[in-house]
Amino acid sequence: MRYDITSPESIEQHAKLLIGRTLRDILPSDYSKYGGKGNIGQLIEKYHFDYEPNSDKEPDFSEAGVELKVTGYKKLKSGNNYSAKERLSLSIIDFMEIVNESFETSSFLKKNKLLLLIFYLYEYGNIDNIDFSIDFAQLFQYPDVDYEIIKNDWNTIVNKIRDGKAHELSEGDTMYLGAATKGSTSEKSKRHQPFSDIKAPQRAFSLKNKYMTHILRKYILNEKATYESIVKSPSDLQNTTFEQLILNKLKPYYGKTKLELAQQFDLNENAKDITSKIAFRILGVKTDNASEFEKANIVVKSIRLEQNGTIEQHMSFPTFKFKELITENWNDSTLRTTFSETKFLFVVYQFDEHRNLYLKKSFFWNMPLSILDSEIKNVWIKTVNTLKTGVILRKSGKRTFNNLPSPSENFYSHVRPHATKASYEAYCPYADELPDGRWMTKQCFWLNREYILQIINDSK
DNA sequence: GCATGATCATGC
DNA sequence: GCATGATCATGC
Repeated sequence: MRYDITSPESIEQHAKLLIGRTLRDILPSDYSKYGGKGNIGQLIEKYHFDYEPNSDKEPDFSEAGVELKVTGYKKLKSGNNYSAKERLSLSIIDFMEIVNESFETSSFLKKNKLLLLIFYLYEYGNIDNIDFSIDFAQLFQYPDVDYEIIKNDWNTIVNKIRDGKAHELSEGDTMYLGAATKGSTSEKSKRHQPFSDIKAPQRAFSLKNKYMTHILRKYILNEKATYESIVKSPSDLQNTTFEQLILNKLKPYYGKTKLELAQQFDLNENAKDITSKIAFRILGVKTDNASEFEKANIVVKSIRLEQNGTIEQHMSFPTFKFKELITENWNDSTLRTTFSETKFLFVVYQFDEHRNLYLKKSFFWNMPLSILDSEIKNVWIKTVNTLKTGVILRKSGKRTFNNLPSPSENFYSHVRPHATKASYEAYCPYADELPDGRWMTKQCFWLNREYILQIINDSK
């Protein structure tokens, strides 16, 4: 052996010999029998470490307790920033066994406690994955506050399985450690779970995409943190979860008006994102987002209730490009990814009799997969089909009506214009080109106010 | 009066 | 200059 299999540092040093090379450089000419997606790690184990790949419950380098992970990062289209290419898949969740485990002695922790991360630069286009440049190799252990959050995540996932809800697991349930679908989602590859007769899709623990981007930027590229952290010490999470900690910090401010809160935190009441600014100041963070929210893909959304308890406005999401939307598949569509991987912190304000907005309540929410993969999917499919067959535009006075899914035909979601100005002019920045060459005001998916209201009323 | 198309205004 | 959270207002 050219390295000491009992020493993490020696294994790391040996991995660093890969930096600046490609996989092709180290492969013999008959490598092709190992070709295919996801096998870069196995190839590195076999040809660089002279180690026969295994799928044990033990870490890859069991004597050193090191799990080898090879993963991609990519350059973002805008600017000089890099992000993780995808989530990092760790071990498969054994629904039947895991309900008897506890985190500290879990098979997950045993295998994935100490990671050796090897990053290659993913490039778009028709490039063979053995030709990507291997740029970094580094040992990684979860920092102490992150460890507490990952422990919480593990417990959230396992408790859901204990409740007989393995089939309802969603990445949006947790912060850094997710239960990602793994392999085919077809009916026949579904698995049994211990406390329900419903079969559930196979899932694997994974470090979520945003958390991997954080690891890349902070520990690999050594970039300075953009946002302050809410949790300063792991002991803050000793007897509570992150979510509970956040809600407990917000609670004392319920009943205060937006104006009072803006003044208390010395903020301009008319600032565009005043409600989210107020929330972060309450949480003790002076930046416009919190490190934990960025890492966990938690988004603050404010809702205003009228005095009578109704909501006047629907909730908007980013605009989509017509010609891009029709090329997507539902399962990896932008819309599905948004709702399956984002957790929302809803901050609810309500008007009182003097038309003052006061803070009423706050809670975390992520969309249940059962709704995402039925109702929201239907709206998405109808949108795609309407775009493909040709949107029907009907001009009436100053307005142009269309036949995309409207709020009245689905309880949960609809499609509506969202731009600075309405425009049906070619190349106008407020318009987007339809598949048939016409142009139409930019549109986005909205969540219906009635659904939002139901979520609020169902929340604790 | 409501449904849904249109627009405002801040901030990057 | 545009995206986006917030809000307005026309047409049925």
